[in-house]
Amino acid sequence: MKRSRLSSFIHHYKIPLLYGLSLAALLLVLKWLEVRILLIDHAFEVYIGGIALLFTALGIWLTRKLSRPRVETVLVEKEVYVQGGLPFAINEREVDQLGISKRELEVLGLMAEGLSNQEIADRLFVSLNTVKTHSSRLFEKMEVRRRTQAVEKGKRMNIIP
Amino acid sequence: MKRSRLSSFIHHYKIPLLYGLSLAALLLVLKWLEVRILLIDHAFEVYIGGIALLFTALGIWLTRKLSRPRVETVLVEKEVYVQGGLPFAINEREVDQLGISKRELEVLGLMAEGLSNQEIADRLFVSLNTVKTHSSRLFEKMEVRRRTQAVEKGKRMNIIP
DNA sequence: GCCGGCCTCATACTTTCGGGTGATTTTGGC
DNA sequence: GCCAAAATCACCCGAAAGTATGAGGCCGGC
Repeated sequence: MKRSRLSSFIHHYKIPLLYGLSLAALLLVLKWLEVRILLIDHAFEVYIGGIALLFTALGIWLTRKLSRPRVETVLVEKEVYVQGGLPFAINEREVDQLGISKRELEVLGLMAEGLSNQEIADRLFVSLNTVKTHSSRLFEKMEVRRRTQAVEKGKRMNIIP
Repeated sequence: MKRSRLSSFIHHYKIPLLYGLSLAALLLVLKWLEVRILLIDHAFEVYIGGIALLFTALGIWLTRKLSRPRVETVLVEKEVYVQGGLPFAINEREVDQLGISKRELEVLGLMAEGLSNQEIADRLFVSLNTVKTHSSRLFEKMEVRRRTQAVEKGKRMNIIP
């Protein structure tokens, strides 16, 4: 029981533990080396350089070890052939799953045509600020940071032609 | 002449150079601190610890900056409605009728993926200014004034997927 | 060799975007 | 009628995009 708790503890915290142990070990080695470092006084910089390299390596190793691989979802497009050019049906499910409003969708559509915010504002008879607000919310909901990304994503999700 | 060679050199080796400079700077600081370290004798371990942390951080930073993120690919099937099944062939006629160069086309492609100029620069290993120049020329040749328009027009002309 | 096109980069400047905050008005449903 | 969501607008600020101009390096054709 205790063993399993312990091992589980070790398993969960092995990286920090390892790191701590490395530090401790290093300090021991330091203590031992202290004498000859003081003797060979000039070797100090080299020694520090060593430490630096060592820990840079450790940092690199840690990062590679810890960073979880980014999960990338690849859409395998299973093609469904259509005869008549079905005029494009928006994927309504996606739209209201993301909570995208009618106006926002409209703005996205005009964005996809390459219009600037000002032009969109003129087209919709609203102010530039309004368009900005809509696009901001849109980006937030679509989890993108630029209009180009929004357009790209929108097309892939079939919410714009 | 000399300037540009030098700056290109710097640009290509900026990471190693930065690293080297950091090391050099650190050593200077060390030299300066040496006295008080010897005085406050016991602070030595703390000091080493600091170095260790510093360079661990540096290692982490380096890794994140340099290493391509590992990706774990998840395949998701998705139905896509298509009319013709041809896999896309770029319309070369249009491209060189407009006088669009290889590099410019490359930039356009990355734009279409929603990348920012900076991201494109990183991807192509060139400077931000270069990407701006390319995109400017591209817009001129395509007779558009914004990247969104370029992408839209590019897709309609079949010069990008 | 030299010219032109392409690629590269820089500097300086203007415009457009996008984030954040706050506020008022419409509107649709209960 | 009331409430919540949507739509409208404003202001500020920083970041990104785009314009203009100049310049050096590289390569292929003449």
